[in-house]
Amino acid sequence: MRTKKISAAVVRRLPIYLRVLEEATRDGDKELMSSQELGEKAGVSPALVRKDLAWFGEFGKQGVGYDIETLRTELRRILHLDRDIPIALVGVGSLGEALVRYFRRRYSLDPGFHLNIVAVFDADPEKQGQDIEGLPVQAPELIPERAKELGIRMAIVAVPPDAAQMVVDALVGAGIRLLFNFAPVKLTVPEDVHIINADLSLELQRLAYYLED
Amino acid sequence: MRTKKISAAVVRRLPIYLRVLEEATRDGDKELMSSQELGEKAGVSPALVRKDLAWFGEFGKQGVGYDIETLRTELRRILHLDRDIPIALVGVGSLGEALVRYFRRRYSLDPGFHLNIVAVFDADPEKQGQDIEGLPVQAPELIPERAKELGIRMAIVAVPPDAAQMVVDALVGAGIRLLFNFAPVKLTVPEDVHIINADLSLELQRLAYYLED
DNA sequence: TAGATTGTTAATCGATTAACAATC
DNA sequence: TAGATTGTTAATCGATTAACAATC
Repeated sequence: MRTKKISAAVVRRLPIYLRVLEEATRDGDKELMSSQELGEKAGVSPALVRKDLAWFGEFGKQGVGYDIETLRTELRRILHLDRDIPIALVGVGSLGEALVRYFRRRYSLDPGFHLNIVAVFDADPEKQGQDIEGLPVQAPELIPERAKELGIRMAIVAVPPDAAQMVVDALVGAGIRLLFNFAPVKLTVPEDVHIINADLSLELQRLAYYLED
Repeated sequence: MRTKKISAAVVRRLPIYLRVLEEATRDGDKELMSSQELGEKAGVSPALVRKDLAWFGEFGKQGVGYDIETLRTELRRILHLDRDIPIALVGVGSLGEALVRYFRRRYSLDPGFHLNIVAVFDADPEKQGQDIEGLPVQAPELIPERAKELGIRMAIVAVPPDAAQMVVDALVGAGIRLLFNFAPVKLTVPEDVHIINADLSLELQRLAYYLED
Protein backbone atom coordinates (compact mmCIF):
# COMPACT_ATOMS: atom_id res chain seq x y z
CA MET A 1 0.00 0.00 0.00
CA ARG A 2 3.08 2.23 -0.38
CA THR A 3 1.90 3.28 -3.85
CA LYS A 4 0.45 6.70 -3.01
CA LYS A 5 3.01 9.02 -1.58
CA ILE A 6 2.64 9.54 2.15
CA SER A 7 3.11 13.15 3.24
CA ALA A 8 5.95 14.22 5.51
CA ALA A 9 3.39 15.38 8.09
CA VAL A 10 2.08 11.83 8.39
CA VAL A 11 5.55 10.26 8.53
CA ARG A 12 6.58 12.67 11.30
CA ARG A 13 3.83 11.31 13.56
CA LEU A 14 4.51 7.61 13.02
CA PRO A 15 7.49 7.38 15.43
CA ILE A 16 5.41 9.20 18.04
CA TYR A 17 2.67 6.59 17.77
CA LEU A 18 5.29 3.87 17.93
CA ARG A 19 6.75 5.34 21.10
CA VAL A 20 3.34 5.43 22.78
CA LEU A 21 2.80 1.79 21.86
CA GLU A 22 6.25 0.73 23.10
CA GLU A 23 5.49 2.40 26.42
CA ALA A 24 2.13 0.68 26.65
CA THR A 25 3.81 -2.65 25.95
CA ARG A 26 6.37 -2.01 28.69
CA ASP A 27 3.72 -0.99 31.21
CA GLY A 28 1.79 -3.99 29.91
CA ASP A 29 -1.50 -3.10 31.54
CA LYS A 30 -3.66 -3.95 28.55
CA GLU A 31 -3.80 -5.27 25.03
CA LEU A 32 -5.98 -2.72 23.26
CA MET A 33 -5.80 0.99 22.63
CA SER A 34 -8.37 3.26 20.97
CA SER A 35 -7.48 6.09 18.61
CA GLN A 36 -8.79 8.32 21.38
CA GLU A 37 -6.20 7.15 23.90
CA LEU A 38 -3.39 6.85 21.39
CA GLY A 39 -4.15 10.38 20.27
CA GLU A 40 -4.13 11.77 23.79
CA LYS A 41 -0.78 10.21 24.57
CA ALA A 42 0.69 11.30 21.25
CA GLY A 43 -0.76 14.80 21.32
CA VAL A 44 -2.84 14.28 18.18
CA SER A 45 -6.61 14.19 17.55
CA PRO A 46 -8.23 10.74 17.39
CA ALA A 47 -9.48 11.38 13.85
CA LEU A 48 -5.98 12.14 12.68
CA VAL A 49 -4.60 9.02 14.33
CA ARG A 50 -7.11 6.90 12.41
CA LYS A 51 -6.48 8.72 9.17
CA ASP A 52 -2.70 8.40 9.50
CA LEU A 53 -2.87 4.68 10.20
CA ALA A 54 -5.41 4.06 7.46
CA TRP A 55 -2.80 5.04 4.85
CA PHE A 56 -0.99 1.82 5.60
CA GLY A 57 -3.80 -0.68 6.16
CA GLU A 58 -6.77 -1.58 8.33
CA PHE A 59 -5.15 -2.28 11.64
CA GLY A 60 -8.10 -1.63 13.96
CA LYS A 61 -11.35 -3.37 14.79
CA GLN A 62 -14.57 -1.36 14.86
CA GLY A 63 -16.03 -1.04 18.33
CA VAL A 64 -12.81 -2.37 19.84
CA GLY A 65 -9.75 -0.33 18.95
CA TYR A 66 -6.23 -1.32 17.98
CA ASP A 67 -4.33 -4.32 19.27
CA ILE A 68 -1.22 -2.76 20.78
CA GLU A 69 1.11 -5.61 19.90
CA THR A 70 -0.09 -5.84 16.31
CA LEU A 71 0.00 -2.11 15.67
CA ARG A 72 3.44 -1.82 17.21
CA THR A 73 4.72 -4.57 14.95
CA GLU A 74 3.18 -2.91 11.91
CA LEU A 75 4.62 0.50 12.75
CA ARG A 76 8.06 -1.01 13.29
CA ARG A 77 7.81 -2.64 9.89
CA ILE A 78 6.59 0.56 8.20
CA LEU A 79 9.44 2.55 9.74
CA HIS A 80 11.96 -0.21 8.97
CA LEU A 81 12.68 -0.45 12.68
CA ASP A 82 12.18 -4.21 12.75
CA ARG A 83 15.91 -4.72 12.20
CA ASP A 84 19.18 -2.97 12.98
CA ILE A 85 20.04 0.12 10.97
CA PRO A 86 23.77 0.86 10.74
CA ILE A 87 24.61 4.56 10.81
CA ALA A 88 27.75 6.62 10.14
CA LEU A 89 28.57 9.80 12.01
CA VAL A 90 30.92 12.39 10.57
CA GLY A 91 32.50 15.11 12.70
CA VAL A 92 33.74 14.33 16.18
CA GLY A 93 33.50 17.76 17.81
CA SER A 94 31.84 18.06 21.18
CA LEU A 95 28.40 17.70 19.65
CA GLY A 96 29.35 14.77 17.39
CA GLU A 97 30.99 12.94 20.25
CA ALA A 98 27.95 13.51 22.47
CA LEU A 99 25.69 12.13 19.75
CA VAL A 100 27.81 9.01 19.39
CA ARG A 101 27.68 8.41 23.14
CA TYR A 102 23.99 9.19 23.35
CA PHE A 103 22.86 6.91 20.53
CA ARG A 104 25.26 4.06 21.27
CA ARG A 105 24.18 3.94 24.89
CA ARG A 106 20.57 4.09 23.88
CA TYR A 107 21.18 1.24 21.43
CA SER A 108 22.88 -1.00 23.98
CA LEU A 109 20.36 -0.31 26.76
CA ASP A 110 17.12 -0.44 24.79
CA PRO A 111 16.64 -3.71 22.87
CA GLY A 112 13.88 -2.15 20.75
CA PHE A 113 16.10 0.69 19.57
CA HIS A 114 17.51 -0.42 16.24
CA LEU A 115 19.43 2.70 15.25
CA ASN A 116 23.09 1.87 15.62
CA ILE A 117 26.07 4.10 14.96
CA VAL A 118 28.71 1.72 13.63
CA ALA A 119 31.36 4.04 12.16
CA VAL A 120 32.72 7.45 13.10
CA PHE A 121 34.73 9.78 10.87
CA ASP A 122 36.70 12.99 11.36
CA ALA A 123 39.14 14.80 9.09
CA ASP A 124 41.42 15.80 11.97
CA PRO A 125 44.40 13.36 12.07
CA GLU A 126 44.73 14.13 15.80
CA LYS A 127 41.36 12.57 16.37
CA GLN A 128 41.78 9.60 14.07
CA GLY A 129 42.40 6.41 15.99
CA GLN A 130 40.76 7.78 19.13
CA ASP A 131 38.12 5.53 20.63
CA ILE A 132 34.61 6.92 21.11
CA GLU A 133 32.25 4.61 22.92
CA GLY A 134 34.02 1.58 21.47
CA LEU A 135 34.48 2.92 17.94
CA PRO A 136 37.70 4.19 16.37
CA VAL A 137 37.61 7.59 14.67
CA GLN A 138 38.46 7.08 11.01
CA ALA A 139 39.53 9.25 8.08
CA PRO A 140 36.63 10.45 5.88
CA GLU A 141 38.42 8.94 2.88
CA LEU A 142 37.33 5.57 4.22
CA ILE A 143 33.61 6.42 4.05
CA PRO A 144 32.82 4.62 0.75
CA GLU A 145 34.71 1.51 1.82
CA ARG A 146 33.12 1.28 5.26
CA ALA A 147 29.67 2.15 3.95
CA LYS A 148 29.83 -0.79 1.58
CA GLU A 149 31.31 -3.12 4.19
CA LEU A 150 28.83 -2.27 6.92
CA GLY A 151 25.77 -1.64 4.77
CA ILE A 152 25.49 1.97 5.92
CA ARG A 153 22.63 3.90 4.31
CA MET A 154 22.11 6.63 6.90
CA ALA A 155 24.51 9.25 8.24
CA ILE A 156 24.68 12.00 10.85
CA VAL A 157 26.58 15.14 9.88
CA ALA A 158 28.08 17.06 12.81
CA VAL A 159 30.97 18.90 11.14
CA PRO A 160 31.60 22.68 11.14
CA PRO A 161 29.46 24.64 8.68
CA ASP A 162 32.26 25.17 6.16
CA ALA A 163 32.87 21.46 5.78
CA ALA A 164 29.24 20.35 5.71
CA GLN A 165 28.53 20.56 1.97
CA MET A 166 31.73 18.70 1.12
CA VAL A 167 30.97 15.97 3.62
CA VAL A 168 27.42 15.64 2.36
CA ASP A 169 28.66 15.31 -1.21
CA ALA A 170 31.05 12.57 -0.11
CA LEU A 171 28.30 10.71 1.74
CA VAL A 172 25.93 10.96 -1.20
CA GLY A 173 28.76 9.81 -3.45
CA ALA A 174 29.10 6.75 -1.23
CA GLY A 175 25.45 5.93 -1.89
CA ILE A 176 24.10 7.25 1.41
CA ARG A 177 20.79 8.96 0.82
CA LEU A 178 19.45 9.51 4.32
CA LEU A 179 21.09 12.39 6.16
CA PHE A 180 20.61 13.98 9.55
CA ASN A 181 22.41 17.32 9.54
CA PHE A 182 23.44 19.40 12.56
CA ALA A 183 25.54 21.95 10.69
CA PRO A 184 23.90 25.39 10.59
CA VAL A 185 23.86 25.69 6.80
CA LYS A 186 21.45 25.05 3.97
CA LEU A 187 22.71 22.01 2.10
CA THR A 188 22.14 21.11 -1.51
CA VAL A 189 21.38 17.49 -2.28
CA PRO A 190 19.98 15.50 -5.23
CA GLU A 191 16.24 15.10 -4.99
CA ASP A 192 16.36 11.41 -4.14
CA VAL A 193 18.29 12.25 -0.97
CA HIS A 194 16.35 12.83 2.24
CA ILE A 195 17.84 15.30 4.63
CA ILE A 196 16.56 16.29 8.05
CA ASN A 197 18.08 19.38 9.60
CA ALA A 198 18.53 19.78 13.33
CA ASP A 199 19.61 23.38 13.34
CA LEU A 200 19.76 24.05 17.06
CA SER A 201 20.69 27.72 16.80
CA LEU A 202 17.75 28.36 14.50
CA GLU A 203 15.42 26.71 17.00
CA LEU A 204 16.71 28.75 19.92
CA GLN A 205 16.43 31.90 17.85
CA ARG A 206 12.86 31.22 16.98
CA LEU A 207 12.11 30.59 20.64
CA ALA A 208 13.45 34.09 21.33
CA TYR A 209 10.62 35.50 19.23
CA TYR A 210 8.23 34.64 22.06
CA LEU A 211 10.14 36.65 24.66
CA GLU A 212 7.90 39.27 26.13
CA ASP A 213 9.32 42.73 26.42
CA MET B 1 2.03 45.50 14.62
CA ARG B 2 2.20 42.47 16.93
CA THR B 3 -1.57 42.61 17.41
CA LYS B 4 -2.61 39.80 15.06
CA LYS B 5 -1.11 36.52 16.02
CA ILE B 6 1.73 35.43 13.79
CA SER B 7 1.65 31.73 12.92
CA ALA B 8 4.40 29.36 14.00
CA ALA B 9 5.15 28.63 10.34
CA VAL B 10 6.05 32.28 9.79
CA VAL B 11 8.13 32.53 12.97
CA ARG B 12 10.09 29.45 12.01
CA ARG B 13 11.32 31.16 8.84
CA LEU B 14 12.38 34.45 10.41
CA PRO B 15 15.71 33.19 11.79
CA ILE B 16 16.48 31.68 8.38
CA TYR B 17 15.97 35.04 6.72
CA LEU B 18 18.10 36.65 9.41
CA ARG B 19 20.89 34.19 8.81
CA VAL B 20 20.88 34.90 5.07
CA LEU B 21 21.10 38.62 5.78
CA GLU B 22 23.91 38.22 8.31
CA GLU B 23 25.86 36.25 5.72
CA ALA B 24 25.23 38.89 3.09
CA THR B 25 26.46 41.55 5.52
CA ARG B 26 29.61 39.56 6.23
CA ASP B 27 30.33 39.00 2.54
CA GLY B 28 29.40 42.66 2.13
CA ASP B 29 29.15 42.62 -1.63
CA LYS B 30 25.99 44.71 -1.85
CA GLU B 31 23.37 46.68 0.03
CA LEU B 32 20.15 45.41 -1.44
CA MET B 33 18.45 42.05 -1.72
CA SER B 34 15.23 41.14 -3.53
CA SER B 35 12.65 38.72 -2.18
CA GLN B 36 13.72 36.54 -5.10
CA GLU B 37 17.31 36.27 -3.91
CA LEU B 38 16.46 36.10 -0.22
CA GLY B 39 14.01 33.33 -1.04
CA GLU B 40 16.55 31.34 -3.03
CA LYS B 41 19.11 31.50 -0.25
CA ALA B 42 16.54 30.67 2.42
CA GLY B 43 14.84 27.90 0.46
CA VAL B 44 11.50 29.70 0.30
CA SER B 45 9.43 31.16 -2.56
CA PRO B 46 9.78 34.92 -3.16
CA ALA B 47 6.04 35.45 -2.62
CA LEU B 48 6.24 33.82 0.78
CA VAL B 49 9.25 35.91 1.77
CA ARG B 50 7.29 39.07 1.01
CA LYS B 51 4.19 37.83 2.77
CA ASP B 52 6.14 36.81 5.86
CA LEU B 53 7.91 40.15 6.14
CA ALA B 54 4.74 42.11 5.45
CA TRP B 55 3.27 40.86 8.74
CA PHE B 56 5.72 43.08 10.55
CA GLY B 57 5.86 46.20 8.39
CA GLU B 58 6.78 47.58 4.99
CA PHE B 59 10.50 47.03 4.88
CA GLY B 60 11.05 46.97 1.12
CA LYS B 61 10.99 49.49 -1.71
CA GLN B 62 9.04 48.67 -4.86
CA GLY B 63 11.28 48.23 -7.85
CA VAL B 64 14.33 48.05 -5.62
CA GLY B 65 14.16 45.33 -3.00
CA TYR B 66 15.10 45.24 0.67
CA ASP B 67 17.97 47.14 2.24
CA ILE B 68 20.02 44.35 3.81
CA GLU B 69 21.20 46.37 6.80
CA THR B 70 17.73 47.70 7.59
CA LEU B 71 15.98 44.37 7.24
CA ARG B 72 18.61 42.65 9.33
CA THR B 73 18.15 45.21 12.08
CA GLU B 74 14.36 44.80 11.93
CA LEU B 75 14.55 41.02 12.06
CA ARG B 76 16.91 41.14 15.01
CA ARG B 77 14.48 43.41 16.80
CA ILE B 78 11.48 41.22 15.95
CA LEU B 79 13.31 38.12 17.21
CA HIS B 80 14.62 39.97 20.27
CA LEU B 81 18.13 39.23 19.11
CA ASP B 82 19.24 42.85 19.40
CA ARG B 83 20.47 42.20 22.94
CA ASP B 84 21.92 39.35 24.96
CA ILE B 85 19.56 36.60 26.07
CA PRO B 86 20.67 34.74 29.19
CA ILE B 87 19.86 31.02 29.13
CA ALA B 88 19.91 28.23 31.70
CA LEU B 89 20.78 24.65 30.85
CA VAL B 90 19.68 21.75 33.04
CA GLY B 91 21.24 18.31 32.77
CA VAL B 92 24.97 17.93 32.26
CA GLY B 93 25.09 14.53 30.59
CA SER B 94 27.18 14.13 27.46
CA LEU B 95 24.56 15.91 25.36
CA GLY B 96 24.01 18.73 27.86
CA GLU B 97 27.72 19.32 28.21
CA ALA B 98 28.16 19.37 24.43
CA LEU B 99 25.36 21.91 24.12
CA VAL B 100 26.97 24.17 26.72
CA ARG B 101 30.29 24.01 24.87
CA TYR B 102 28.68 24.48 21.49
CA PHE B 103 26.56 27.51 22.40
CA ARG B 104 29.14 29.20 24.63
CA ARG B 105 31.79 28.95 21.94
CA ARG B 106 29.39 30.22 19.35
CA TYR B 107 28.52 33.12 21.64
CA SER B 108 32.11 34.11 22.27
CA LEU B 109 33.20 33.77 18.64
CA ASP B 110 30.23 35.35 16.88
CA PRO B 111 29.49 38.90 18.07
CA GLY B 112 26.04 38.81 16.48
CA PHE B 113 25.02 35.69 18.39
CA HIS B 114 23.16 36.91 21.43
CA LEU B 115 22.08 33.59 22.93
CA ASN B 116 24.19 33.06 26.01
CA ILE B 117 24.13 30.13 28.41
CA VAL B 118 24.89 31.72 31.77
CA ALA B 119 23.99 29.00 34.28
CA VAL B 120 24.22 25.22 34.30
CA PHE B 121 22.39 22.85 36.63
CA ASP B 122 22.55 19.14 37.43
CA ALA B 123 21.04 17.11 40.25
CA ASP B 124 24.10 14.86 40.57
CA PRO B 125 26.24 16.10 43.51
CA GLU B 126 29.27 14.55 41.81
CA LYS B 127 28.87 16.99 38.96
CA GLN B 128 28.09 20.05 41.05
CA GLY B 129 31.04 22.39 41.26
CA GLN B 130 32.56 21.05 38.04
CA ASP B 131 33.47 23.70 35.52
CA ILE B 132 31.95 23.50 32.04
CA GLU B 133 33.27 26.05 29.61
CA GLY B 134 33.77 28.56 32.42
CA LEU B 135 30.54 27.87 34.29
CA PRO B 136 30.12 25.92 37.54
CA VAL B 137 27.53 23.16 37.62
CA GLN B 138 24.95 24.08 40.26
CA ALA B 139 22.20 22.30 42.17
CA PRO B 140 18.73 22.58 40.57
CA GLU B 141 17.43 23.99 43.88
CA LEU B 142 19.23 27.19 42.95
CA ILE B 143 17.26 27.67 39.72
CA PRO B 144 14.73 30.24 41.05
CA GLU B 145 17.46 32.27 42.73
CA ARG B 146 19.77 32.33 39.73
CA ALA B 147 16.94 32.94 37.30
CA LYS B 148 15.98 36.07 39.19
CA GLU B 149 19.57 37.21 39.61
CA LEU B 150 20.57 36.70 35.99
CA GLY B 151 17.27 37.57 34.33
CA ILE B 152 16.93 34.10 32.80
CA ARG B 153 13.74 33.59 30.81
CA MET B 154 14.81 30.73 28.54
CA ALA B 155 16.09 27.25 29.38
CA ILE B 156 17.45 24.14 27.70
CA VAL B 157 16.38 20.80 29.15
CA ALA B 158 18.85 17.95 28.61
CA VAL B 159 18.02 15.64 31.50
CA PRO B 160 17.03 11.94 31.30
CA PRO B 161 13.40 11.32 30.29
CA ASP B 162 12.25 10.41 33.81
CA ALA B 163 13.42 13.72 35.25
CA ALA B 164 12.22 15.94 32.44
CA GLN B 165 8.69 16.74 33.63
CA MET B 166 9.92 17.56 37.12
CA VAL B 167 12.63 19.83 35.80
CA VAL B 168 10.20 21.56 33.47
CA ASP B 169 7.80 22.15 36.36
CA ALA B 170 10.64 23.67 38.38
CA LEU B 171 11.67 25.93 35.50
CA VAL B 172 8.11 27.07 34.89
CA GLY B 173 7.78 27.63 38.63
CA ALA B 174 10.80 29.91 38.45
CA GLY B 175 8.99 32.00 35.84
CA ILE B 176 10.80 30.59 32.81
CA ARG B 177 8.34 30.22 29.96
CA LEU B 178 10.57 29.45 26.97
CA LEU B 179 11.85 25.89 26.88
CA PHE B 180 14.01 23.91 24.49
CA ASN B 181 13.62 20.25 25.36
CA PHE B 182 15.93 17.39 24.33
CA ALA B 183 14.38 14.71 26.52
CA PRO B 184 12.46 12.10 24.50
CA VAL B 185 9.14 12.58 26.26
CA LYS B 186 5.94 14.52 25.77
CA LEU B 187 5.90 17.27 28.35
CA THR B 188 2.90 19.03 29.82
CA VAL B 189 3.14 22.77 30.29
CA PRO B 190 0.72 25.66 30.95
CA GLU B 191 -0.49 27.22 27.73
CA ASP B 192 1.49 30.40 28.16
CA VAL B 193 4.71 28.37 28.06
CA HIS B 194 6.42 27.83 24.72
CA ILE B 195 8.24 24.58 24.31
CA ILE B 196 10.28 23.42 21.33
CA ASN B 197 11.18 19.77 21.25
CA ALA B 198 14.40 18.51 19.72
CA ASP B 199 13.68 14.83 19.91
CA LEU B 200 16.67 13.42 18.07
CA SER B 201 15.61 9.78 18.25
CA LEU B 202 12.22 10.63 16.77
CA GLU B 203 13.92 12.42 13.89
CA LEU B 204 16.26 9.53 13.15
CA GLN B 205 13.34 7.14 13.30
CA ARG B 206 11.35 9.12 10.84
CA LEU B 207 14.35 9.21 8.52
CA ALA B 208 14.33 5.41 8.63
CA TYR B 209 10.90 5.46 6.98
CA TYR B 210 12.60 6.49 3.74
CA LEU B 211 14.92 3.48 3.67
CA GLU B 212 14.35 1.49 0.53
CA ASP B 213 14.06 -2.23 0.91
C1' DT C 1 -28.59 -7.06 20.62
C1' DA C 2 -26.68 -2.42 22.13
C1' DG C 3 -22.67 0.23 22.58
C1' DA C 4 -18.37 1.43 20.96
C1' DT C 5 -15.01 2.57 17.69
C1' DT C 6 -13.12 2.09 13.21
C1' DG C 7 -12.29 3.65 8.27
C1' DT C 8 -13.68 7.07 5.15
C1' DT C 9 -16.02 10.94 3.01
C1' DA C 10 -17.26 15.77 3.21
C1' DA C 11 -16.43 20.22 5.39
C1' DT C 12 -13.28 23.31 7.30
C1' DC C 13 -9.27 25.51 8.16
C1' DG C 14 -4.83 27.41 7.25
C1' DA C 15 -0.80 27.99 4.57
C1' DT C 16 1.31 28.74 0.11
C1' DT C 17 1.30 30.40 -4.57
C1' DA C 18 -0.22 33.26 -8.42
C1' DA C 19 -1.19 37.52 -10.07
C1' DC C 20 -1.17 42.34 -10.36
C1' DA C 21 -1.85 47.25 -9.10
C1' DA C 22 1.01 50.44 -6.74
C1' DT C 23 5.19 52.71 -6.82
C1' DC C 24 10.11 53.27 -6.50
C1' DT D 1 10.01 57.45 -18.42
C1' DA D 2 10.55 52.23 -18.48
C1' DG D 3 11.72 48.37 -15.83
C1' DA D 4 11.72 46.16 -11.62
C1' DT D 5 9.96 44.65 -7.41
C1' DT D 6 7.09 45.34 -3.52
C1' DG D 7 2.72 44.63 -0.74
C1' DT D 8 -1.60 42.56 -1.06
C1' DT D 9 -5.69 40.18 -2.75
C1' DA D 10 -7.63 36.12 -4.86
C1' DA D 11 -6.92 31.31 -6.13
C1' DT D 12 -5.03 27.02 -5.02
C1' DC D 13 -3.36 23.50 -2.47
C1' DG D 14 -2.92 20.45 1.37
C1' DA D 15 -3.72 19.14 6.00
C1' DT D 16 -6.90 18.62 9.82
C1' DT D 17 -11.40 18.02 11.76
C1' DA D 18 -16.25 16.67 11.79
C1' DA D 19 -19.47 13.39 10.94
C1' DC D 20 -21.31 8.98 10.14
C1' DA D 21 -22.19 4.45 7.96
C1' DA D 22 -20.05 0.05 8.60
C1' DT D 23 -19.18 -3.42 11.78
C1' DC D 24 -17.03 -5.62 15.66
